[in-house]
Amino acid sequence: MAPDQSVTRLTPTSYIVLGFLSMREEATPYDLKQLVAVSVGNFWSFPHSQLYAEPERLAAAGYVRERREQGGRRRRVYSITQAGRKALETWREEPEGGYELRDPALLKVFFGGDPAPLARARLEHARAKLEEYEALRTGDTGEEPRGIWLSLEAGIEHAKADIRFWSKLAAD
Amino acid sequence: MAPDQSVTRLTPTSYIVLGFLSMREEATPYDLKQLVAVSVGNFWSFPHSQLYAEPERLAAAGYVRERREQGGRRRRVYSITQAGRKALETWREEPEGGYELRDPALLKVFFGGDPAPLARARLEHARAKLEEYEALRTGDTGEEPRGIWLSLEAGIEHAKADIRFWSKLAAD
DNA sequence: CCTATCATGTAATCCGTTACATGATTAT
DNA sequence: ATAATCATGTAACGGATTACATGATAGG
Repeated sequence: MAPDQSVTRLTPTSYIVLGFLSMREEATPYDLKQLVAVSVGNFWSFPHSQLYAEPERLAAAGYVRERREQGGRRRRVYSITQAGRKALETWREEPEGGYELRDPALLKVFFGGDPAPLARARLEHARAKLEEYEALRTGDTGEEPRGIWLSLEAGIEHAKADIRFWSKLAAD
Repeated sequence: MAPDQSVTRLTPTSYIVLGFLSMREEATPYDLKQLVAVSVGNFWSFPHSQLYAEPERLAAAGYVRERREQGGRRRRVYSITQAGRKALETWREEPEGGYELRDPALLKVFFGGDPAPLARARLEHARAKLEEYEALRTGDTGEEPRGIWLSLEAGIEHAKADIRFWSKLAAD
């Protein structure tokens, strides 16, 4: 029987799962968690429980295939289907407008929070992130897909913007 | 009877409502919608229906007070309570770590989307936003609260970073 | 051998999104 | 008058978050 693709709207989370599955043969939810943590998780995060629920929904809709490990923990292992690849490609080429900067500290400043202390906490994070990103960048051997490194560049640009902004506020 | 503050965890949306209510005597959900649209909505958005549901929950928890307009449409009108102000202040002074950059176009690039066309669509938006922000900035007479203008500066810095990044990709 | 941390997963709750609906006002 | 847009709101559903739980592994 044909899988029911009408039940499930695809969300960004869906495409993150499909995206990673398109890059490898198979993956368990835990594998996905690891992948997300060191990559897109840096600018688009969600709890790991989603990585158990989401592939299940995608499987119900026919975008991924599920199998069980034999023996041991019998973990669920997912792989992308042809329909999944198709959905991913369609989404990928569709242009997008805006973006959002979800920064709780900025919200606090907006509503009257004292800038200097907020800025100091914020800067610490931002500087650490920037260092982390620049360390990652040195690992670019040109082997991995281009998009991964491009988005790293975006992260670096924004981290710098962030540091510029919060530095001004930290100065009192 | 004492309001039940245990039922309701406060989310960023809650604080946005509390924040605006703290700046004026009263507001209807529609007023809030207008306020959000021209300010925080630029970096932290959500559908207007939340601005009907959220004050209700806050009222149940005692953070805001609800009254009904007499005559006409009998709209709901909200105002912040002392407990609400307290909650807002506590939140405001608590430092925050990171932030998120929720950019669907960047996700697409990460997962192999063709950069150039995505960049072109994206740049259009980013440039328009930057202009809008800079126009807004000229309206700073020093009357409104400081935080509003500070966060506008943040928006400008990030918009510029964004333009730098996507310009590189648009160049092919 | 004990304890801490990693690995792996499930369940319940609820916020946020989507969709719908209707009155008022303005433009043509 | 009619269409279009703004103003104002409600209902349902589902994805996301929170919380909990247990088995493996490594360090001391």
